[in-house]
Order: sequence, then structure tokens, then C-alpha cells
Amino acid sequence: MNLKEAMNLLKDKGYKATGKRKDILAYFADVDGYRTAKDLITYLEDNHEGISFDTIYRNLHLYNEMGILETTELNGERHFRMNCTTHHHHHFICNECGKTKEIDVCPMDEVQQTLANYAIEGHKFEIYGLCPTCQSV
Amino acid sequence: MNLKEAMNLLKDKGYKATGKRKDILAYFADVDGYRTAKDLITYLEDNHEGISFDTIYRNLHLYNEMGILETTELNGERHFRMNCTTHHHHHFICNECGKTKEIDVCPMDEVQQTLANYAIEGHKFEIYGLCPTCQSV
DNA sequence: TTTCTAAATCGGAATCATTCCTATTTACAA
DNA sequence: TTGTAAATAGGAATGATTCCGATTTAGAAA
Repeated sequence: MNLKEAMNLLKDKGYKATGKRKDILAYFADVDGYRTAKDLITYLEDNHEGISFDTIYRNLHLYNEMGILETTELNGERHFRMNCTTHHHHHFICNECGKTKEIDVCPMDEVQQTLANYAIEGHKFEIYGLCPTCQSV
Repeated sequence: MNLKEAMNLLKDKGYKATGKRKDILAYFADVDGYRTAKDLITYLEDNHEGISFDTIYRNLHLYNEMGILETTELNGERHFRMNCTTHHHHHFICNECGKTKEIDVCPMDEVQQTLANYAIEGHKFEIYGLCPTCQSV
């Protein structure tokens, strides 16, 4: 999902396109990795002095519900990243910079029979570590 | 890991065997599933009026470091369960009752080559849903 | 362009899990 | 039985997140 697609989706659904909303999307379109609400605020404060937590969280949740952002919980903090809508996959997540790498392996196929009588509602497969860049610092 | 093993481990390492520590272990030995600090306090308050959060969290972390308990984060809350030391595996976790089922599939083998230049520090594979018991309620 | 109104935002208080701090109590070794 | 380090209580502090009443604003309608 890129910036333009996301903005169009927003307008199509009848949401107002405010400057803050644009900048939030621009931020995630640019960084390409998992980021926290705090990261986002730090970035936004340059151009939007006095922006409130309420605005940040309200929009993060809105974008998440709309499928524009995806989310995961790392060290007790919620992290967000631009959603890659293409196909089902998982992520390697760098513990240092938060950037991700797609992992196309999904173990769910092999698991189905083991869980015959279980109602599966979701799953999570994530790999944590250091990306090549962060190892050499 | 059962109650007796855990208590022995505690003594061997030179930690004092207090009544609260025993009861915490007894709780996890009995419930067999992921539980929160809050769940634990609720249980302990019957026999230990006025028990403090500090005691709960200090011991949960101690047990976790000692490998007696394992932990995961669900809905922004840390959950703990008795560690199954036998072999590497993952869990199906019931969203309703917190009970778990072992999953012996581990996708990490298939992933190694994709992440040749990445330093892998950990991974998480969890499946969420409803166990057979909770579906029929 | 101007007006109107629901949506969006602000500012700050409230909440909730967790951690921290100091004084007091306790397990257990000597 | 005593001494002491470890463990605990009680409550304040922290940090992320949510909530709420008052104010502002995007964008539709006139």
C-alpha cells in the first residue's frame, strides 16, 4: 500500500483528509518498518506543534481497521507498519531499527490436522534479530 | 516442570522457599495455561491477604529467568505458564480459557536460507482460537 | 463564497499494567 | 536463639494508552 492508495481509500470511505492524516501516512510510507506511536509523535511534532495523543492513537487504530496499517506488539509496546496487501506472509523484524523482511514460509498448512477440533482465529509467526545493516554498526 | 521439581530448583539456587512462592508455583502447576499477574493475585488473595504487586511480579520474573515459567504477550498483557522443558515446540492458545496445546511444527528450518545474512535472536509462532471445550459453551 | 454541521482535534485527566522505593518482616544459616 | 541477607508490604511513580468535554475544521450544501 502506498501513500496515494491510502489517501484515496480514506476519501472513498468518507473520512476527512486532514494534514495530520496525510503526514501520518507519509511517515509510514517512508520508513518501511515497525514504528511506535511515540516514534510517530516525535516525527509529527516538527510540523504539528501540540498534536495530541488522542489524534495519534485514533488515527493509528482507524488505519489499522481499514487495513492500511498492520500491527504487532513488541516489548509491551504496539508497533505499526504499512500493510503489504499483496499476499499472506510473515516478517523478520530487526530488533534495532524495526525494519522488516518478508518471510513467505507459513507453517499453518502443516498444523491444520493437529488442530482438527480447534477453531483457529489467528496466528502469529515472527522472527526477531538484527538485519545485515544493524549488525555492522 | 512440576511443583516439586520447581521447588527443588528454587532451593538449589539458594532462594528462600516462602509460602507465597510455593502457592504461586502450585497455581501454575494446576491451571495448565497462560495466566496474567492479575489472575494470580486473585487466586493468592484468598490465603494471603494484602499480598503486593511487587511480590507477584518479582517472583514471576524470577521464575521466568529460572526457566520455571515461560511467557508471552497477549492483548497488551504479559501471560505466564509452567514451562514445558521437554523439547522445542510452540503453542495453540485458547482465547477464552488460556489453555494451550503443543504444536510440534517449527517453521525455522525452512527459513534459515532466506535469512542468510540476518542474525536471528528469537522467534515466535503462536496460534490463537477456541479450544474444543470453549467452543461448546 | 459563505454557512453549517458532523468529524476531527486538543488538552488534560483517567486508566491499567508494571516498576520502583523504603521500611518492615522473615527464612534459615550459624 | 540470634543475626542477617532476602523477601515482602504498601504505596508512589512510570509509561503506554484511553477517555472526555470543549474547540476547531474539512468539506458538503446553499
